[in-house]
Amino acid sequence: MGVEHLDYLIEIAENNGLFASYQTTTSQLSKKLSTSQQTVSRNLIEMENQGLIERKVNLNGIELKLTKKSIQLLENLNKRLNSLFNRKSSVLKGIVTSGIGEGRYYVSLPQYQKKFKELLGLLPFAGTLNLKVNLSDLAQFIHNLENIEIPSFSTKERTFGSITCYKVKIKNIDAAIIMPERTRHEKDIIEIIAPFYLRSKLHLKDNSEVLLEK
Amino acid sequence: MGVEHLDYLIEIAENNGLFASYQTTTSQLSKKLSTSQQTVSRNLIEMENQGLIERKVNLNGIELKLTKKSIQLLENLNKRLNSLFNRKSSVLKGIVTSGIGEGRYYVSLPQYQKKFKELLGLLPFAGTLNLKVNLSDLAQFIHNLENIEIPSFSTKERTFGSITCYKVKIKNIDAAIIMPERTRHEKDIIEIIAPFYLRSKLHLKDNSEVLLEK
DNA sequence: ATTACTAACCGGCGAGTAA
DNA sequence: TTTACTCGCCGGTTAGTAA
Repeated sequence: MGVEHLDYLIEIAENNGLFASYQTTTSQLSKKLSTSQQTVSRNLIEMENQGLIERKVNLNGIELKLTKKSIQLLENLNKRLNSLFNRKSSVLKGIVTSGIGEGRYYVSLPQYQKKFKELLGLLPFAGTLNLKVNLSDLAQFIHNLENIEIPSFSTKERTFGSITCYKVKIKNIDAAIIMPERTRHEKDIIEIIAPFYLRSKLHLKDNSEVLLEK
Repeated sequence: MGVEHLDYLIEIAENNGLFASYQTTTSQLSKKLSTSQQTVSRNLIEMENQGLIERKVNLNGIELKLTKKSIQLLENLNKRLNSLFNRKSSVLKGIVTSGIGEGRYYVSLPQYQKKFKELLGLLPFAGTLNLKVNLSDLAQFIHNLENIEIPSFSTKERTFGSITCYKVKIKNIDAAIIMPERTRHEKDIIEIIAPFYLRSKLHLKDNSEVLLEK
């Protein structure tokens, strides 16, 4: 699973490429790897026994070379990391649901409507579109999006909680994900505001699939 | 240097993306990571203290999330691995030298000339071009090249050693790197054969730079 | 100079268990 | 069920040193 002796393998690989051999000494390596000469010696023998390296002792020290096995290990690790970092994150898929979100309430209040217009540049339709999304895709999607905060504010009568918004586009319509403060805990249903009643404008029904874009 | 607790970080990342949090239990993790529940618990606390993860214990287990620090660590590792695997290897730079290579001798023998024609499809000029190259670039360059072997053979008078060849192109001229068996040990001067006297054909002098292509 | 063995030590691992 | 503490044990690390 976890690549054993990874630091050794990378040290060898970075010093002479994946395929050439690396003339060094155990004490040189021990400094680079912050350990003792003896530990390096023992670990290299162990790695050789595991088929991770070829190891030739000579007068000047040791000649080390990665084996196919260890190159493969590094390659697999590289692929796994790549797939973590290269996930498509410019699009988020959502499924239309009719759960009653709290956003619907907020968006109906004139005080917030004004704020939405001011900060997002859109006067929202008095209702939200609820989308069920994959939580981890959501986190990835909004990770690089600008975080537009509508701060909490108070009138004589009551206090209005803050809302976090992210500008998105749905079929080229400017819209926004809104997340009321008190529902900040991660949940897999998000609410979208837009200048139109999206359900009719985009002919959406429950379980329709929608793509949010940045 | 070496990323600590890498297997833990990857496990978390692969389960819920880099940015979302991961609801799990220490015993679930211990199975996946082939260790004990106690060790997982201890390591997670340690990782939290090192600022590698955020960790929230709840009734159902633990909620884990990578921090910026650990995402950065993974990203750095990914970049280092990428630069190992993405090295340009379709071109090899060589510097013309006039060291007397052994290939010059072999290539002058009619027995080898016949073999070169047969196996490489080129009747070589009776001399070689010596190039100084970077050893690790060389290893990378020939790694994926077909390894054409001229076996050793004997006549009544003597024995001829084997030669390993790699087909290459220099300015679109078909050529080959030749490596006599007895000089198989890695050295940073290689010998090139081609149907022409390359020095004059390409106007090369000592220290001229030459690009070998696949 | 090297590598690498031996032996003492020290720290991580996990069984048991509390909360 | 959880998490995570204590503690005994085992194994990796390193000092000393041989080759």
